[in-house]
Amino acid sequence: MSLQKYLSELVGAAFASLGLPPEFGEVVPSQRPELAQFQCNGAMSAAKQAGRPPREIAEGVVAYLEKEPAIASSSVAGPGFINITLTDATLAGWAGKTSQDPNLGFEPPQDPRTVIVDYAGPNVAKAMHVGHIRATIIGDSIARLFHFAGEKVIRDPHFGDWGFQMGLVIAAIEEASPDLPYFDETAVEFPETPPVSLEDLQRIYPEAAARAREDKDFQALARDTTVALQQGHPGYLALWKQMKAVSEESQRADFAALGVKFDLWYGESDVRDRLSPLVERLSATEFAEESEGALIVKVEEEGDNREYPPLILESSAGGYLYSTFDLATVEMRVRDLGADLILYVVDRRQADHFTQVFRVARKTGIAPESVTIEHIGFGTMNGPDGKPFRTREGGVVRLGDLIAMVIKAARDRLDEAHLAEEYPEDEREQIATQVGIAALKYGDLVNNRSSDYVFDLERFSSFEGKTGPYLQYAAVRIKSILRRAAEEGIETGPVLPPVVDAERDLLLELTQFPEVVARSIELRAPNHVAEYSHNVAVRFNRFYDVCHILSEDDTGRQASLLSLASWALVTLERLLDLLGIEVPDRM
RNA sequence: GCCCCCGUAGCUCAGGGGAUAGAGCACCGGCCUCCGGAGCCGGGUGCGCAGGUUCGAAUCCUGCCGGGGGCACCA
Repeated sequence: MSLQKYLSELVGAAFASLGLPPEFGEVVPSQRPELAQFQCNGAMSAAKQAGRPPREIAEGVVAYLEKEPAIASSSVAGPGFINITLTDATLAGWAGKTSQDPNLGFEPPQDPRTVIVDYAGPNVAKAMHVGHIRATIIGDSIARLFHFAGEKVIRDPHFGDWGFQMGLVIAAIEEASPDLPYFDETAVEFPETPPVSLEDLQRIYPEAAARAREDKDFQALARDTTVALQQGHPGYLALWKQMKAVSEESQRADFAALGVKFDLWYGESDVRDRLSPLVERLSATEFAEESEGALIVKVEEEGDNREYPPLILESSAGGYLYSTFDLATVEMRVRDLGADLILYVVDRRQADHFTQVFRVARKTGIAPESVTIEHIGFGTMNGPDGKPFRTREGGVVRLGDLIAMVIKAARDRLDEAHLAEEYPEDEREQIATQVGIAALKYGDLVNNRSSDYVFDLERFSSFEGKTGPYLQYAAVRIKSILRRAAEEGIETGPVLPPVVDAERDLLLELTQFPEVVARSIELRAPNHVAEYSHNVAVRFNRFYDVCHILSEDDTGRQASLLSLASWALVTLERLLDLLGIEVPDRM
């Protein structure tokens, strides 16, 4: 149990003693730390229902709380705020208990769900670029949060590998090099090495996409090529596999650099065998109809205040588009994976698409009512001008290049500041990598995910202030103390009642862990964990400044301070882990 | 045109009904007899505008202004 929950139950009992619902007893950390440690605002909410003045109710609650030995003082302030301060002995007791709990006070759910987190969404034929940072980092953090919370998490990158973009690229290659065996209808064997490199694909894809917008004939050709691929054209399929392998190689490298792992390695193409049966099944229902040569499902519902375009099951060319892939994927996740909750961590601009898919999945029974499906949208990444980010040359920054840049910046920082000079070279590289990645991830996760976002390389490679490296540094200092304490034979011991403010403040901060994690999960918002981890680090750094552990004469107090530091480290490392950030042993 | 999101300090951003709205950057000043200075301490006339709901609104509702985005065969 968390301290806040314990207190809420206590104050809830006080409300109950006045004949009021205990829910009014909810306790939160005080907004006025100079007045109290905790506060309860329930008396004001209860006043109307009880038909009594809020202060009178609050007085009654306080009178009850006065008898509680855990509470040092409670009082009524303003219109009816109940301010509560605990005894130092109570705080010490909670510190001892919570610091030993592997979940740090967080209570896992009784019935774990199967949660699919669909994130990153790399496309075949394109290397990942800055636009994929958010999808990858936020999705990874959300997956970590649910995993920590005790849910069964399945992470799936959901490659974009079976749609029109494949037909575009294949058609462009066929036009440029029609003599390649892939395009020979009679060929049965194909080269083992791909005819194009990733760089070629990077060039071909945008060119072909731009051309298809202008050139209707080429567009039609690309559509027919897509259909042929989807229907199993052997040459196209062979070429497709090779292109997929080429781009996955760079995507694997990017994911590895970011420390992001997946449980599945699926894409749209992994549900290709389900597409025809699914469309066939749906076309026999009342939901599907033909419109402008395509097979569609209307998605409008009563109460809509706007029009929605229909979901296209099958294009007029006879091919499948991403809505159909997504429907088939929902079906696969529900039937084969037993999903209870599916989270799509995808750019907010695709909100309408997910509304379409979710509505159709619901009404056709693909997603039964017992399954929750949510689009976790995030804001668009813009350049400093407020427009979608581009390099000076007008291109996009590749994710791999950005990662290299932040690691280089971290390395430069080490060199310039003459830090870690005595460490072996490979460890210095390792530290630069961990610090650079931490700066990148924290710089993203600390923002509210639904806000738009200015891409600023300087922020991503900043190592001072409210940054990932600041948090790492705090953790590393604790590790250093623990290491030295161990060398000197100093051991942790029971947490004693705090003596100075810096100590008490750190302790109180650490007790907030369960509520912060719960809020982050509930809102699918890692920025709450990011904010809180900064608060913890700030509290620790103040504590560090005031409470000198290794030179403490009183051995009992020394052991207690060391326990507090150790608890702070465990908490910080857990928080950073939830953000996907590693802590070096030294830096 | 319709719909969605955003507008908070010089800048980048937190804040999902509570008291006196917070961080970081930048700027100014202080802290190395002591566990790592990527640190600590001090310095702050800001919620786009106007109404409404509420005991209480940055937060919920309405309108307006400004910015971004979406509106069937791309993902």
